[in-house]
Parts: sequence; structure tokens; C-alpha cells
Amino acid sequence: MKTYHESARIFKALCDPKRLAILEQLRSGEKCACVLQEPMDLTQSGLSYHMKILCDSGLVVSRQEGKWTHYRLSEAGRDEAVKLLLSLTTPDTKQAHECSSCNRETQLS
Amino acid sequence: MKTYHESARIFKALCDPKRLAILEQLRSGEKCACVLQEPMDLTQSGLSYHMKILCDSGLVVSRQEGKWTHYRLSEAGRDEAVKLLLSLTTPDTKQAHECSSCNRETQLS
DNA sequence: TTTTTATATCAATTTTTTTTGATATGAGGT
DNA sequence: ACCTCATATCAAAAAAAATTGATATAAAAA
Repeated sequence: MKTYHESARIFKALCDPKRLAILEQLRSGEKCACVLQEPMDLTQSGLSYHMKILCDSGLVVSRQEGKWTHYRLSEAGRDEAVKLLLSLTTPDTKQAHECSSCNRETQLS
Repeated sequence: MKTYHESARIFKALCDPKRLAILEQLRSGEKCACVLQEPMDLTQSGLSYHMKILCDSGLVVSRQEGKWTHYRLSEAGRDEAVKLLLSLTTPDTKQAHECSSCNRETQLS
């Protein structure tokens, strides 16, 4: 079971427009950093910063090839994120119950 | 088609540990603000701030009942978020291709 | 070996987000 | 009408994230 902090880290990757634009570029295949940076309003070190966050989330994986770093979407990372999103937002039917204290007060009045 | 900024807003709801703890509470059913606040390290206005972000994302919906505001998970919001997550992180097979510029340089050398 | 090239990291700054305390709103109750 | 309670909103402060420019590293080229 992940802590809330660990779970938040995965979604942190998705809560910045520039990182979403980077993911969009990766949808069409593996890209090296220099190619990713070109069409974006980002400095070299800015891109590196965002790629670190994307890799830390597990949604993206990197591969070193000589001087170049290539990035690509991770299928395992995506599956993990979807599973986590569902587990965070799906009602727990086992212990589901209504808000008792407010309802009681309402009913008593 | 959503802008990256709009998409980011949905995931912004999920990138804070306190908001994940709030979602966890909502998994067991609809809750009013006072009940949600109690077990959490949050002031009244702090909770209100986070609930606004959760509602803006569509993952949570609110219902007014007299003085009380009740919050619950939104199934539609969850479906939307999953759909969005998948569309952002699934390779686009139609136009998938490798990083051409780096590969070319590598092959030429 | 010296130079260039691709990327990472660091420290300082700027921007954004979160927290806090005070006040506003609005529904009931007295 | 006045008071109380639940919640929202505002402005200021604090904390966290993003950007920038400089420097470090390490691979390949000259």
C-alpha cells in the first residue's frame, strides 16, 4: 500500500501543462531530450527538470545511448497509474455508509 | 479536445497528499465538510480550499442541504479522469515513429 | 589530448500553491 | 430581529514548485 505522498508523486507528473505536452510528444514514439526540447518553451535545464519528474512517476522511462538520453512512455507505469486512480476514486462498497452525524442532527431537528 | 491546462486541473486534484486523504474518506460514502475536517490536520478554511479544487476537477460533487455541504465521489468524474489518463499516456499507434534525428546521427557515425 | 556536444545538477530567483486568520454569507433556531 | 452554526472567501504569510544561468560530467569527435 502506497502512502498518500507516494501516490501524489505519480499524479504530480500530470498536473503541469508542460509535462502533458511532453507526454503528447512521447505518444508518437521514443524521443531524445534534444528533440523534445526543440518545439517547447523550455531551456535545456528546464526540460531536464521535468523529465526527472516524469521518470520519477514511472510514467516515462529513459534509456542512455552514448551522449543521448532517450525517453519513452512506460506501459507498466500507465497501468500502475490507472490502477491507483481507480483505487483512489472508487467507492469502497465493503464499508460504505452515509454521513451519520449530519444526518442524525437533521433527523433529530 | 481539452487544453493541457484543463487536463492538468483534473490531475492537480490528485497531486496533494491531503486531498488524497479526503478522497479516501469519501470512498466510504457521502460526507459533510465538518465530518471530513475532524480527523484531518486542516483548518475549516483549509478544508474548504481543498474541496474547491476537488470539485473543480470533477472527481467530487457537492450537495447543499441547509447549512451543510455534503461531498461525494463522482462516477462520471472518475470515468473522465481514467479516459484522460489513458489518452495522455497511450502511444498513438497511427503516427508512431522513432526519434529520427538522433538515430540518423548515430547511424551515420 | 583537447574540444565539442548532450545532459544533469546546483544555487538563486520567480512563480504558484498552500496555509492561516479574519471576515462575509446565509440558513436555522430563539 | 438577533444569535448561532456551517461554510465560503479574502488577504497576508509560508511553503513548495518551476525557471534560469552557471557549472559539472561524460561521451564522442577532432
